[in-house]
Amino acid sequence: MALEDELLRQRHDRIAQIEQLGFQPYGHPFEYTHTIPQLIDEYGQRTAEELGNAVHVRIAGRIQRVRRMGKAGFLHLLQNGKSLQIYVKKDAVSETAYKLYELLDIGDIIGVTGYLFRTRTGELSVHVEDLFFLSKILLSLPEKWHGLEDVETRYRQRYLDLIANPDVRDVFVTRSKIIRSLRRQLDAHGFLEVETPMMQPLHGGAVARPFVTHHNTLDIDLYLRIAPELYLKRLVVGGIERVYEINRNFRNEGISTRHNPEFTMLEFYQAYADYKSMIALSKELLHQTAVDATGSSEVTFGERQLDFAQFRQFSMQEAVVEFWPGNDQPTLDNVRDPEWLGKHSRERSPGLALVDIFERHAEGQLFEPTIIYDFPVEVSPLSKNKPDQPDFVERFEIYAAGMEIANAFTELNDPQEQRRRFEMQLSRKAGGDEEAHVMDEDYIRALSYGMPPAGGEGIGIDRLTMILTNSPSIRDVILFPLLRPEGDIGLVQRLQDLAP
RNA sequence: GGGCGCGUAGCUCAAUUGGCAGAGCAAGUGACUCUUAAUCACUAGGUUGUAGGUUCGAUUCCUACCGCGCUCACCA
Repeated sequence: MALEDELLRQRHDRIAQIEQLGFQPYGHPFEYTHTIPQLIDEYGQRTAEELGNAVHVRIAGRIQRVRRMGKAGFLHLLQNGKSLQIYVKKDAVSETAYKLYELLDIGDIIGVTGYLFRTRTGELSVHVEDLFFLSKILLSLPEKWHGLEDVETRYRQRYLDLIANPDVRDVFVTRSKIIRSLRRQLDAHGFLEVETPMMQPLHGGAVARPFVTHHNTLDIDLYLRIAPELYLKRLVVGGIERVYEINRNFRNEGISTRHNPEFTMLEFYQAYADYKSMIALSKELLHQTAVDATGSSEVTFGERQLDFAQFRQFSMQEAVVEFWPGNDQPTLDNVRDPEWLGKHSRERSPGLALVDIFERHAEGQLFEPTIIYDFPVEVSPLSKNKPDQPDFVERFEIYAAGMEIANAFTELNDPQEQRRRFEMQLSRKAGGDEEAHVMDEDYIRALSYGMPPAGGEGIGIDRLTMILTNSPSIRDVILFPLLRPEGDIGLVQRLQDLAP
């Protein structure tokens, strides 16, 4: 018999033994006086004299480590990312409780009552007076001091990662703080949180390939949204002047350390504002979020530091000059010259060429938080033109740690111009650009009722979380990143073989 | 999709030019009533990702496939 089957059988057999002792193998509610983190907070600094064997507690957790010595033993219980030692002594518990103790496996979930004390080496511990069985482990946990290293298993079985690698929990705690901070700040600024469709008859608001699904009753294809933008702006038309949504977007593109097919985006819109208002608001939001999530505006990413209290700022043209990698550094006049642009990029138009050159040469170097503003109109079908430079729009992106983390603009609210932009996109689609924007006549209709001038912005929550948790891959900040299905696991058959 | 790399016991890792697949943890048995990587003794545990090929002999070399990672492309 394979070892794993042997282990499974041993543990499965213990279920009957646990039942014979009068316990349920998959128990019942268990009221505790403290969680383990609470208990450590409250009593972690108390001396043995202060505890005086008089503090009685009732706690629960998963058995993390076991050291048995004859008629006594020490176990560590893990709960909410913290562990606490308990001491079980034959003399100190009932015969039944001691028999239960002898049956325990690493990974079982138990409850205990007892009093707090300090061991000879000074570790805060619970001197157990009674034991309760709450849930049986059948499979083996990862090894105790290397933890779980195999990245595939870490992503597929995140629960094991969370049990074996305490730092992983902290990443997701920080992620939650980031989202909470952004919500709190936007709420304080009078923004209303809403939910708009994830399944859309037209995919708009961004340039990306969509996922397609089908609704049977209506017999129509629907797209998983690539962005909520056009719905949120319909709400601005409807008078919800400050509106935001934090939710998933879906893009049917490549997967990488910076891309997951579903990712979380904050989008917010503010009426009577423009991209300059959005720059000011972004700086404030990101600074405060970094402080709320990490305690400081300065964070370490990889080997380097970045500070969300300080943003550099360049137009896209300036950035190409500033971050040019070679010796033949261009001048600002070069970057404005269609001929020079054409020489340095194979893109069709000067605007597309500028973006291409920027992305190839400058983007990856933007490590400190940096605002890049004034984008070519060709890549910005929903942004308002610059009044003095109609080939450019009032748009900016924020880069940090070499990644784009935000995209914002003055919203285009002229329905005629929006119609022309969509038509421009349609001609690109006809030219073979699969990702070009589609015509959304219903959105044109909404704009035709009049949308107040507005600024809007999207912030990529996953990437922001990467930076604020010093995570090199987006998969480290998404609990269950998309992987290929792994196929037959074989456990169902093995459990069937064990069943009575 | 392209390129590079990885896949050995439940977990973490070894295995010399191609020559008997090993260790620690986890598990079982025994000893041990303040240990904390507990300790000590003994025991068990493997279709080396899958399928082929080369060879007297393959974890090792070759091919294809599966899965994962990095990277390029795409993209945020």
